[in-house]
Amino acid sequence: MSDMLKFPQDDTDFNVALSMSLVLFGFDGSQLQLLLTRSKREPFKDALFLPSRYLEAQDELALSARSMFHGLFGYDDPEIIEQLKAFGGVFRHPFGRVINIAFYALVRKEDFLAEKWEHHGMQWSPVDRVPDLAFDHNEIVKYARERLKRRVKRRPVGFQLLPDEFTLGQLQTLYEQALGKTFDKRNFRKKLFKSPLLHDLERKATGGETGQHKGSQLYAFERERYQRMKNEGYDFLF
Amino acid sequence: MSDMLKFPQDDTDFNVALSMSLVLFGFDGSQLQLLLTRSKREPFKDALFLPSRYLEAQDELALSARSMFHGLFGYDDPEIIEQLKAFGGVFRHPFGRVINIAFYALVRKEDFLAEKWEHHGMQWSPVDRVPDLAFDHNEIVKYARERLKRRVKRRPVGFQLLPDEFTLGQLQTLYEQALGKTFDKRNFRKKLFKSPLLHDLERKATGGETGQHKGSQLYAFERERYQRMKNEGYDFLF
DNA sequence: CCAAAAGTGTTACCCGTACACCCATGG
DNA sequence: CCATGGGTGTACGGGTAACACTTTTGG
Repeated sequence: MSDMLKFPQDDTDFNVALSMSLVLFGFDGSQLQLLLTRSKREPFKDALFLPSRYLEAQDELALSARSMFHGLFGYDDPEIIEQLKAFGGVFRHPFGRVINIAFYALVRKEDFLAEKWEHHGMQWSPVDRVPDLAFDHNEIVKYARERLKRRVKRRPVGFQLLPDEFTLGQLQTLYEQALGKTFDKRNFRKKLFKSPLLHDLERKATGGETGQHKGSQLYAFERERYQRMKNEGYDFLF
Repeated sequence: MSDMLKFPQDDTDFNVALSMSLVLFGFDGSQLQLLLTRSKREPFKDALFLPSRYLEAQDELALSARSMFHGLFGYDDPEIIEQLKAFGGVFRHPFGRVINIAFYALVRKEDFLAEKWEHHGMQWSPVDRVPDLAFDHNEIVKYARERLKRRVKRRPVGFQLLPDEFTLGQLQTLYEQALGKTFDKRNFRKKLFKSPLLHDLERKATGGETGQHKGSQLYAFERERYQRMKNEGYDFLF
């Protein structure tokens, strides 16, 4: 019971290191993907793992995540990044305990600053074929995929994962990948047209560019409208 | 970009302290409540806050939460306690950075070891009248209430919050408190009887003991049945 | 005796689901 | 010309939501 009252008494109580990892989901039109990087040092030399950083004691958690995100994508936004939870207890550094706080974000693959990062071993990997990762990062990825499933049901995640113009086929594939099941085309469309968030661009893609045959209708998300509606209490539900 | 690769270089990088807080929800038959304790020292002397502890570097996060829980309730169970997330950046101790990792659990108020703890300033407080708390604990409580809302929809939380025998009125009040809305009595009952988890004890409470007038039917949850069904993929949905 | 909560069924509507065929085009 | 994905409507069933009155008993 006295431990309820225990406070750090001196600086020997400040002996834990913090790290932060980003789980970044992207979508290439047919597959959900995950950004991974390659470790250059022991104890996991050459293993893949999530983009990660050790934090200084003064680093704000969310700000550190945003700044790392900015480095990778060239922009950032407080709404994009969300904390998952703290992971502890698996990897211990020779100098002591490390707590990893994981964040997640949904991004557009094409925003990734590939030229800048690819030669550092950064690469996209399909989420259903994620290899063994260093540390406990497979566990983090698993947790993040569950979170994504829940978010897909309650937020229009297409906003974040798809380019400005997209087809309903791509949108459906995205939902199928994220939730791990397939949907009936007609029902899927009906469902999404119930919410007034899809703007018909009244233009068709020529088939070739999206790998289709018959060119398909292009849509955009009504970003501002969604923001306004959200402020008025609108609740997206897939 | 080099910060992507930064590892702790020596023990001066291990300079963060960890703390852990529990958000414990209970229910007294008519109100959702929260367990709070009173700070005995600066910088928040006499303020209320969540039961909390500083962690040693070697403490496992989940095990520490369980052990504190055990101290308060005399039992514990890995399934009860769930991590919320890490909260950082608000309170900084004179000696350095403190990261607080919050956990939450749903408990039966009557299991609380009141005799042991009440004279330490521990007390239940109705969730809709939580006072200003020390540190960033109001933020943690807010986050925990959102989590509870989601859990109520997907898990039979009555299991954890109600005593072995309870009435449908109590159960409904619990759902109304947790979700912040009211329900039609008949629809509520239909909905809950769809799942086979309520066992009719074929006994009525005498009105007086539960503060009612007309005595009402007593029910129990089918614990084992729920466990079995869950293993077979059953998904509770309110 | 009255205030307070218990208990009980029916109806209307909405939403989710199942289901099959023709069309346009790239190769 | 054919393989591939695009595009379209209907019917059924289940679930949710709205709704009002009688019963019991504590005080």
